[in-house]
Amino acid sequence: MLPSQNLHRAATLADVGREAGVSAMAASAVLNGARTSSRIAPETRERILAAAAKLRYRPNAAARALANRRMDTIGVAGVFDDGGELNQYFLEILSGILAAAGSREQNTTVFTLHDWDRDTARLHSFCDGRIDGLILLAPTLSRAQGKLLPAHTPFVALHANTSLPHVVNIESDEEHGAFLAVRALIDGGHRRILHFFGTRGRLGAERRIVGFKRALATARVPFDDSMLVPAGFSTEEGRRAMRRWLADHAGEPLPTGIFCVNDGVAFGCLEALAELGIRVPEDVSIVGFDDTLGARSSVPQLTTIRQPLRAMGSRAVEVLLERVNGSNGEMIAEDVSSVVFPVELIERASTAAPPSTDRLVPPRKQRR
Amino acid sequence: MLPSQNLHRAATLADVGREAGVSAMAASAVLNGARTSSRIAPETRERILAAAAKLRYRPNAAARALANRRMDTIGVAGVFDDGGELNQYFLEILSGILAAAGSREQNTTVFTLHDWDRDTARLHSFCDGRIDGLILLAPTLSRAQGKLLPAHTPFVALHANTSLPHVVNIESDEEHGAFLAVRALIDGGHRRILHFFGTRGRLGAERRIVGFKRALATARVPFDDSMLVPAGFSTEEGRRAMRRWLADHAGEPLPTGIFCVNDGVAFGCLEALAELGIRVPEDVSIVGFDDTLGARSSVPQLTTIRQPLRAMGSRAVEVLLERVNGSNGEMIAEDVSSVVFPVELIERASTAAPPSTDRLVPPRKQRR
DNA sequence: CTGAAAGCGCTTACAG
DNA sequence: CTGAAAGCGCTTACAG
Repeated sequence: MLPSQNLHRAATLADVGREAGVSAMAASAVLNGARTSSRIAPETRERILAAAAKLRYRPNAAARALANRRMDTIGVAGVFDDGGELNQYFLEILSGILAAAGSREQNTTVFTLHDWDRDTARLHSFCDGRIDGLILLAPTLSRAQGKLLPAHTPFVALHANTSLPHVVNIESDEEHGAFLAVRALIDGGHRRILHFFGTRGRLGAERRIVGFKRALATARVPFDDSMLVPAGFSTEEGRRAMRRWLADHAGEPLPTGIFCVNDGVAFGCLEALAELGIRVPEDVSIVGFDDTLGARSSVPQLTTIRQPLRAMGSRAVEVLLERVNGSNGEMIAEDVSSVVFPVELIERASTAAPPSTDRLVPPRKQRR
Repeated sequence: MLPSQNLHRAATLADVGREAGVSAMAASAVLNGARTSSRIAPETRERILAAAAKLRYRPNAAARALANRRMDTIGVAGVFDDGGELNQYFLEILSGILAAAGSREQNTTVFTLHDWDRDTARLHSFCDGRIDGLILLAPTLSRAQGKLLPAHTPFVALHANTSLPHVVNIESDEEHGAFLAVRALIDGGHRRILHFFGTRGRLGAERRIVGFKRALATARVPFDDSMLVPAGFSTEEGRRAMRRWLADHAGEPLPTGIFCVNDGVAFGCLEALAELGIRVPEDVSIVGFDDTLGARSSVPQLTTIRQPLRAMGSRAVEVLLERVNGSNGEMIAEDVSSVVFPVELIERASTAAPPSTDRLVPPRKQRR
């Protein structure tokens, strides 16, 4: 049995000063001050350092934050626990945020929301001096709710669903991404193409639908509503949507290509197709969107549209810190511009030329 | 153009008190105090609440932390950015941590390490009053390094590689998990079984090797070293290990079953097998370990050993908070016991009975 | 080069 | 029921 880790209180600057025979202020200058440390005589400095080491001095971040009016911590708020693949998206952005924050010696605290609409109150409670600024991850707040955001906290949004007053939004060119995905299918010889789309009303879902239609129109491939299949954003929803479509179209020709609203839905499609023994890409080509980690480890590896999620996360930190540092009284416009990142087509093994003859939907489930 | 969000300083309790015509202390009792709030007259209370709303008062967490000697924040330190699948493992535990911390009104801040050995100094710098306690995620610190951990911060470890002084370790019964995995293969009729093992010297890897051997011994299946194939912990390493094994054994019989050290390695095996047209589970059965999210979305879905990662994360928070709350001077033993969670076999589509006739390793890559 | 003072915004005893 | 005082541990002017 050793004494409790917390039996004695932690050493303070005053303790260190006493031990070294100097004031707490001198200890502060040596141990925590950046520019003022030169003003301490070298031998005093040594004594202070030795005393700090002996007492295992650790600065108290709360006290420092209070004196500096600065926590050196940014917050990230998002719907983290949405079952499955949103996690992937979240994780990649989060790792970009963590990297950028870390390299600028900022900490990151993560706030989990269950629902943007219901948790606005909690959102307020995060902005209470423990963070210097907050990154909103894919918020679906209305503009009215945006106006109610706490006034003294700088915000940056990533993939915001609506433009929020005073909040810079960081996004990617999703419509162009959808266009690239569908054009790649068309260039590969595909004509019978489906789009498994996301949750209606969500900006990302709508933009991909627009890009899908534009690619068809540009190539003069006729569009009709039956090419639009409702899915959602999760693997589970993708799987169900594909199964349903197959059940509804037994005996009819398969599409030769499917553009999915995101990688998660694409994975669900892969599974549902595999259940019926339909081969990808020999029978059907599949394209996803996001280039999450899983896209490289699915079988077959997924052709997808890469959004630079990590870079977007890093950028969010940079923009936020600019605002935190520069917010000493200058004006911030209500309608700030967004930052739009480019997207890129990543061709992997889930796409190929369409089959030379029509493939029909198998009548019913075969054994696996 | 509207004024900057930070033009005016945020309202303090003194401001609220002034506005309501009472002291800051009264405002504190109403707005932040839990037990003392009854001591304020109802009408005073109303006035204070109204003033706080008008001024959009938000408590300053740093000041409160300083006064309370408590941040209401726990830290999580781990190697986050290890390329790929460790992220999955990390993410699931993290979501358990976030959920448990959130329900107890504790915040979570995430610290990323690149390497446990080199970043011990950074580890110290985290323990500086911004967190009340720290969860170490899969630390590979030596016991000597463990002794150097900051003395005034309570710690809990998850899957620690060695037992750290004063640190409760939360782990799962990995050896038994390995035993279950291999016994399931044996019970299914498999005899020619390989184990793709993890990084040598890592406790988790060693325990799985022990479980593998014990299952063979129990069933009187002879063991020899050629059944042990070095892989690692990542999908990339699993893919390379499988490819290498196949290249080295062209024309020889395939194993009928492979037990992989984790899901990531199993995914790599699936890919490398698919490249040669070897079917899972018809030709080879594959078992993973962890039951990460991807195990349900791989093709085929992966049979694996489930570790209750989320529950383990939640438990880590509970144990840590007990120590944070109870650390007012009682003793904590140097050698604390570990918490061991049970594991469970999850049978999915990557395992089946062995083929009736030997399958040989195809001589060379076929076209996909 | 070094120290005494005041203050960051909150809370906890202690008086009234 | 309410307020004046002291303190949490640090930092930033200001004197010497």
